[in-house]
Amino acid sequence: MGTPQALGGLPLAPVAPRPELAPPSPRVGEIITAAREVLEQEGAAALTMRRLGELLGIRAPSLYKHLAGKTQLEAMLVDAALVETGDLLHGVVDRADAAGVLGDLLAAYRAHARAQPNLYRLVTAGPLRRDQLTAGVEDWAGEPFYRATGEPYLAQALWAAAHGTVILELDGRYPPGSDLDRTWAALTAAFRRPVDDDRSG
Amino acid sequence: MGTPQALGGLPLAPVAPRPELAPPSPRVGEIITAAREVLEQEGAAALTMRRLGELLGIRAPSLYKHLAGKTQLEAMLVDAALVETGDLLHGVVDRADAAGVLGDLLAAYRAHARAQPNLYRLVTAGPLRRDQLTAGVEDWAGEPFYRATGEPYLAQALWAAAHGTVILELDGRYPPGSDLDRTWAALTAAFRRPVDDDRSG
DNA sequence: AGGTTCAGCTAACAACGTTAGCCTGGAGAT
DNA sequence: ATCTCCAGGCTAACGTTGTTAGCTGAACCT
Repeated sequence: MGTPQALGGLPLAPVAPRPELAPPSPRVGEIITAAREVLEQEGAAALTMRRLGELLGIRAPSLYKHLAGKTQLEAMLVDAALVETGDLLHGVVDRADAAGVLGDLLAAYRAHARAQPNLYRLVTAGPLRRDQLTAGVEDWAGEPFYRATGEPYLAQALWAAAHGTVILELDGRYPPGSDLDRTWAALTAAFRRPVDDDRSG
Repeated sequence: MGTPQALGGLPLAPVAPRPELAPPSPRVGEIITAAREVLEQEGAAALTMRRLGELLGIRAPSLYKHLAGKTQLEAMLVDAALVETGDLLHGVVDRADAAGVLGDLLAAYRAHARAQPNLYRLVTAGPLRRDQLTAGVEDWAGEPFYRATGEPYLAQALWAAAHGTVILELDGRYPPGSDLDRTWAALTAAFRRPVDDDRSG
């Protein structure tokens, strides 16, 4: 662990400001909560305006008194999820040292996605409607990867690799019987800094 | 060329058999072709039974004389796409040498996905209905990553990382202005074998 | 000729997001 | 104390989606 750059540089200090989400009205808050429960416990297909109304004791069209539409509702879910993810990962990096930050970050990312797979899919699948998001949430959620690597494009590659590895896990796309702990270990090893020290463990 | 197993053993020889797809009936073949055109040129949202019928000069319900449903049609698209991807990537690995196989494979993977983004999404998004696929197509498409790495879990990690990197690119999820060539270069560098030879390039 | 099968058709259903328009209870203003 | 207004519910309905049921005509085989 005598890597020179590491003792001085990694993990880097956070620089992106934690974004402040506009607090939703009470009723909208309830809707978001209900939406999140339906999404996580009944699946993405069950996240329907009618089902949502049912859970809230109102009819589907009444939801439009509070929301512009389903797209906006999803955007609010993504917004909140990104901030939470950022909080979690920043915390992990805060607590890590240079030797372990990469493994800790990837482990936390994986665990977080597996804990709420449907929300993770919602956040990461398809194009991102940036105009519907609170400014800065994307940077906030992604910065831990930069703090862990110290180089923006390595950070992007690491984030992308982590995403690919976890989304395939959530979707059950690996060959049956795969030991995914080993897959993650291989990924972590690949991104460990190829400095002169040959790591052990 | 003539690197059977000598210079470190990569690339490995192929071992998975190229799967033989059951040839569809002529009409089903037309449907698949039309579906692929609609998907790629009009987007996933346009791939509808009615639009498909329109293109074929029949009504949507008539499609059910040939297909079990939209799910099966998608499965057939995935089936064919996986074989094509396997063919392409195997060919790349065939032509590569140990020094360049990793970069060549990743570059080919990226180019292939970008050439047919909607098909790529269809193939890789969501759970895979293995029971609807021809046996062996998955192995065939994935084996090039094993041939390039020589280790199954490193191969999985590489494949997952490549997928993550490209799907985020297709969905425009990177920060605006990113130079994705550099992201891919960082990914490639991370997975380059940390053997004693420090290659340059 | 007669029966069977193939491959089209229309009509219709359930579920989806969403819009239009009505009604009502209660808060705030006079 | 009464009036006004409107937030927030409601029903009805529209246009999509995938899909099923049932009819029909043509081709084909005996």
